[in-house]
Amino acid sequence: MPPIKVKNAETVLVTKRPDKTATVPATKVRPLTRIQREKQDIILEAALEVFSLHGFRGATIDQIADVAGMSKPNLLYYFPRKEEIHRRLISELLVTWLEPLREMDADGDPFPEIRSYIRRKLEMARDFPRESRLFANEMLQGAPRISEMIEVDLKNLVDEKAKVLLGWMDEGKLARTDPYHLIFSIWATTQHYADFDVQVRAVLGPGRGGEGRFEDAARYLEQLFLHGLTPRKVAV
Amino acid sequence: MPPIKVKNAETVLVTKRPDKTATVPATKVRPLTRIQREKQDIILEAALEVFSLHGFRGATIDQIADVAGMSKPNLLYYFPRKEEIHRRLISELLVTWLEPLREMDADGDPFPEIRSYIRRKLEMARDFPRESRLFANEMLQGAPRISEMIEVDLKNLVDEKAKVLLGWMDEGKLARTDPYHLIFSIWATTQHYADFDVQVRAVLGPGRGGEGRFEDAARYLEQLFLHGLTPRKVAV
DNA sequence: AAGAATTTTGACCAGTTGGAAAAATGTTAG
DNA sequence: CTAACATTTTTCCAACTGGTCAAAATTCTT
Repeated sequence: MPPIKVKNAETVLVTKRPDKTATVPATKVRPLTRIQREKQDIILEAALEVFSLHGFRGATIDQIADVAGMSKPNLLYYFPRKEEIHRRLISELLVTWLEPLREMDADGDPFPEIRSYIRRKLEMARDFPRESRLFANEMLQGAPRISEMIEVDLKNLVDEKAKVLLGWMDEGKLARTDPYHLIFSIWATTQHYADFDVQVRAVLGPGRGGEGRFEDAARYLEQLFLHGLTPRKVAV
Repeated sequence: MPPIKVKNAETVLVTKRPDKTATVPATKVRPLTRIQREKQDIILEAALEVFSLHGFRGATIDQIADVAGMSKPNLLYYFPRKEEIHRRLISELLVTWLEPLREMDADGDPFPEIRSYIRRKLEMARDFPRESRLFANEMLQGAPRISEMIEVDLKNLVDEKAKVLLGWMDEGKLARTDPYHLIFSIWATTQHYADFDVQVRAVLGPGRGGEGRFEDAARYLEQLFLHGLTPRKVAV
């Protein structure tokens, strides 16, 4: 048997060798070097920028390499396939993305909980719009690369939180309504400010389209989810 | 002066000659032939399918031609550039897309009007999901090809309808709140069912993810926009 | 300081992409 | 029926795409 040729690039990528049988024993996985950690971060950051703007198919490795400030082959040394970068990005994203929902506490009271959930989602739309768009892009395309994640992890989490909401409804602390669509409406209204940012800015115009729009949105959404649009005090 | 060579392909496309000065006098625009009308429709339908799934950059002329059941050069005979197809699609879309908002009547009462606006938007999400996704794709990418449309046509319409909402608020018929964000929230919640369809289905699961989801959504949204989530009757 | 390992580069490749040109085929008004 | 026009097919191309590979340059370890 010839000596096994081990190029480091192959040990770096834990997820390498998509179909061929692994020639490198699993134990051989070296810890990442400093440069590897740094460069991977730079690449992921650049990829986020490009993928979130053009979607998977529309993004090119050249563009990503360009934004990352390195040559294409150099980039491919760290992530041997385009899909690898995307996969990493999405799976890291999904964890942090669902964090706010995870924090919704069954032992708390519904309105503080829901209110702070909305706030946090809105903050994420403001601070991480590219992540939101990356996710939206994937959804628009039918989530071909993450169907399993949403069918299992996401579904389980939502099922769990729907039960929490139902519990509150049973206690009479929350209007009886569909908990799933309730969650959808929070997602939709908050992520809208990241995904449709251009539209929001354009419609609000230069005057009201500044950073204040997130505060306005927070105030409005609080009112909507708490009381709806029925007038409470009658005008004098 | 040599005789002006007029290939029909050039008269068909009214929007041809992007930069060069027009060599064909405007009067020379022939009416479309039967075949031209038919084939253009087929192409636009196919393009909608492909663009809405992959975005502008991710879609290829080959794919569109394939779905349309014709060869690429044949397709290019009708729309000499990829962008041309996209432009047509988007501008036709925007008109019908905003129709429901246009119908919101200042002389009506707010709740029937808003209620039926939500219903109509939800029906569009159900019946024309590809159109919704095409639009969403364009927004995600920063609306590079339609910035003018949203900054002028869309903005004007929303400004007008925001005034209508403000009028209702002044009359005490509607809770005083931000009319722009109110409109955004209707867009977001309804279009969500088209744009994030995969997610919605996955989360609802096979049982509740069927066509009934739109009725459930309508009921939920009605409740949300009318009364919010505050419980009205206290549980016995 | 030297040898080993890692990182970067440049040249290259096969497949795809948007599109052009011209020849071949269809359609239709007179 | 036929000339003029409309449509379709065939062939082709240059630029771009994801990705490979060996060699050169750099960094790390001792």
